Amino acid sequence: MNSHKKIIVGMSGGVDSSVSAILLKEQGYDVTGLFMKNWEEDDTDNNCNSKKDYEDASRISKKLGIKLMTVNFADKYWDLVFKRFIDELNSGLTPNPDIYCNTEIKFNYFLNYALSQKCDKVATGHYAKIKFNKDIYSLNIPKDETKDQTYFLYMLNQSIMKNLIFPLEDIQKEDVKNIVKRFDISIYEKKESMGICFIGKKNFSNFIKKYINDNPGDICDENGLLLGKHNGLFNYTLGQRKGIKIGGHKDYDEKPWFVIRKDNLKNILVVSQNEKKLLSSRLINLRNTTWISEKPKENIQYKARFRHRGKFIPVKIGIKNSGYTLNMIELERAITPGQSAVLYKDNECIGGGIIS
RNA sequence: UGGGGUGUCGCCAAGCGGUAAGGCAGCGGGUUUUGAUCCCGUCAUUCGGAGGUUCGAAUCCUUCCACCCCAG
Repeated sequence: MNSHKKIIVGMSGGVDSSVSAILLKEQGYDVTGLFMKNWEEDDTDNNCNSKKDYEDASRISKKLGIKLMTVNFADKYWDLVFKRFIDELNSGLTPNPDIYCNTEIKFNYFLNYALSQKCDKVATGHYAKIKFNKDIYSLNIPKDETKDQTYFLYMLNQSIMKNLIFPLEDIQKEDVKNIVKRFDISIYEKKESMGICFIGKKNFSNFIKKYINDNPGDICDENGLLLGKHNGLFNYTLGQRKGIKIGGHKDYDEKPWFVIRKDNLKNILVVSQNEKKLLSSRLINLRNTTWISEKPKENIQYKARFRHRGKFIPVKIGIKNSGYTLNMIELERAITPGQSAVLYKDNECIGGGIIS
């Protein structure tokens, strides 16, 4: 019954998109895979990630008996995602490149390319649930809340969602594993997830060194006492503990140090052993806000997340002519400029913006 | 130069004659489509060097070395 419907599924070579393809196939759709390459590997890289991913996607597609197409958006990725990532790092922010990738590439160029191949719908392996009610599409937390990826999808809108399917919306992680077993799609190193796509498992600092010059400065405590040296504020994010390389000090507690502030003007990394200093309820200004169906209203309590799978914090929206603000009703740890704040009403993700 | 003090893992730091705590950092792994957070594991056959006393020393003695402080 679905056989006349053509669906293109974005295949990454990973478990989730593979299972998505399987499910669609089992539901009788005419399924075609589409592999996207968005990063040209450096010649010096010994582990060629995207090549391996393609091999996985290719092998799995064969096993499923579906066609696999390929697109290359590496140039667009470089301009719209990577450059911006570097720029924001240089200005002291903590960008989330995966958000840009979704906004600029996956749900823009990639989606449109897929649609141009004359398909009815485009599917991805995201864990999120699309509901359609009274002519409105809504984005919701999926059945498996532990895998919820709505945080990365807040930039979706009606015209995008009308073309989308998330086959994993009602699937438990366990079921995915069972399906993988049943189909015997041995996925190398079971790469369920990875870091930033272009960095992969590589060390962040070593990777970024190729694109940003070191800019050494001091590491100080809240009182300005010198504790160490850093190689550039771009290596750090608020709340970070690892990589500060401060050991024990006389007259200080035997506790770890956390980044509590980045002083971009003086190029100073401010650290503290008092983690409570990271808790904040400050008024948050949002930029680049997008809303999935309708704009949020003032004086209604929403829930907000400030990091992927972060705690839901009750907030109220403020609307100014310059944009939206969030009034925190509870404290949250390490709210970081450059990251996204994503808003929810019950289980529905209504949109969000970037913290400035 | 005289007097005093200190030297234990990369950093802090227990130990005070009975066979090297702990924390931080680091490293490895788990969790995670953002560098994080969090969780788990690992990390000094050796106590500044050389001798000596002792069944046995990081712990006592001698001496050398280094650093610190006070005198000058």
